[in-house]
Amino acid sequence: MRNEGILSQEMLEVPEKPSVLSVLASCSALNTLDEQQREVLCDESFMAYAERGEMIWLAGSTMQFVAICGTGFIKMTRTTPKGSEVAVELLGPGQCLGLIAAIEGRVYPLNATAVTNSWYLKVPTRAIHEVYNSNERLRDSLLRSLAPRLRKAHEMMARMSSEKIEQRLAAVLLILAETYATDCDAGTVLTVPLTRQDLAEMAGTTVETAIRVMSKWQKQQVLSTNHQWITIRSIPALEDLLTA
Amino acid sequence: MRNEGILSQEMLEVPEKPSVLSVLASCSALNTLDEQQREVLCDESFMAYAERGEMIWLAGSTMQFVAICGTGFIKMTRTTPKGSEVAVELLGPGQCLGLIAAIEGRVYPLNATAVTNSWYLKVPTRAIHEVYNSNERLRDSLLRSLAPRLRKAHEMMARMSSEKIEQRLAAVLLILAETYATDCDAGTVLTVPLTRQDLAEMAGTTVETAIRVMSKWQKQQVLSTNHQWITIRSIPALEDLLTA
DNA sequence: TCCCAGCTATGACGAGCGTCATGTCCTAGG
DNA sequence: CCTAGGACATGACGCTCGTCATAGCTGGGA
Repeated sequence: MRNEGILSQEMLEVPEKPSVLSVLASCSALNTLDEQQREVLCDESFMAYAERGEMIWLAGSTMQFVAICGTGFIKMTRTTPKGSEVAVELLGPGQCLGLIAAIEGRVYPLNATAVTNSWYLKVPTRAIHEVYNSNERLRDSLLRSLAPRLRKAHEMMARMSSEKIEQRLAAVLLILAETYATDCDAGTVLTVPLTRQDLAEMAGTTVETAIRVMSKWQKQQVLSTNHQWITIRSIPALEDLLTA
Repeated sequence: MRNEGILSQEMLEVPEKPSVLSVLASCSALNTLDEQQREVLCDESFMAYAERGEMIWLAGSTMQFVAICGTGFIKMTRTTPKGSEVAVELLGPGQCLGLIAAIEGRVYPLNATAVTNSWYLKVPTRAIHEVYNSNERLRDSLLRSLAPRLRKAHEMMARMSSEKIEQRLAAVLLILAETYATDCDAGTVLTVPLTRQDLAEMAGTTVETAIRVMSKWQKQQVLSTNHQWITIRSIPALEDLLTA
């Protein structure tokens, strides 16, 4: 199938390396920086590359750098005492990683893994500190970028702890669709390629169960998949599954 | 049993009404306020009282007031699509509720219910805005009070979605013990009285299962309970249960 | 005084889902 | 061209835990 080839390729090829400045500008948490401050950060920062599956950050390591996602997607996971990984956040272009921990001077509590081939910007923690201490408005924008994350975390907590995995998976897909999707004639297609393993981690279940549920939904025409590319054929149908 | 009577009484009696100023001073998120700002808030705020089980805040209502816990404990819950309540946070004296939503001008997404008879301070949203806009350091302290909440939420998310309920309950008790406990000769006693229902909501399970697990642990001498008062006899034993 | 309401407790049953095992398809690499 | 590995798929089995039903206990109010 031709379409399949294109999509697979898209995932495997190395995306074009973005410029340091463009990544800085795309970061909403830093949108209150003025020209001069941006230059300061620009001079000390550099782009880094990670292949799909590559670990970018290890939980517990000291924050030498803050990372800002340039292209691609990065998942943040926690390792449970028993060894399985649970994804708590998915970052796309313009979102940053470890900023709060850096400001607080704490170690970062999550693992970061590239979900797709990704370029990301590494900004030294020291440079962040300088800017943070000299920019009052930055605190305001940081606060506003943190609040929705807390809300989403609370929402997911509630879902994870009470609902059956079919509901959880539906919730995960809908949340992903909100942020990372474009419409096409066949429905809503997620712009981030996710394996069943990725989905399982986000819904807090096993690969097998994730596969079973996804297969069932494909038979029911709720969605269709093409390897890691997921097209939701009917958003309302998925929403119905939330309360079923 | 005499001890039992004292503890039950303690829970039922109306706690002494604290002063507005003392509650403001106890709030760590507002610890950067200067004398004058505190007075502004003081003049416009007033104490309110809630009995055990009383709803203080309904999810989705507009933020006329921000609440600061004075005495007692308040649980923040989300209602799932199917109607069950899931507790996402437990607030004690000095912690505040709705501050971020108020600053952002959003509706508050959680229900707030008094777990014990509680006095809390109601601060008008408008007054909060004034102070927020005129105090740069407040943003910093708010940021620092928000960050640990996000971390805890991520931790709970990971636990809720991956672990068996026995582990979840152990985790809940240990987290509670970190924040709301004092040592006594019999072990570590939680300073907040919680019903099995409360525990179940926090662990994302049912009352019956919570009761079963708690009973089992009492038989195993891991902890002992006296109505809603829980004494952890062996913290290490509980910690072992986390990884079991 | 009696009854009711709320919390705790315990048993039976069955569905959901985690675990293990096996198999297919596709791509990469030698 | 053949093989190895990773993603997807499907079946069997058994434990966990949610659901329903029942009951004892205590404190408060009529």
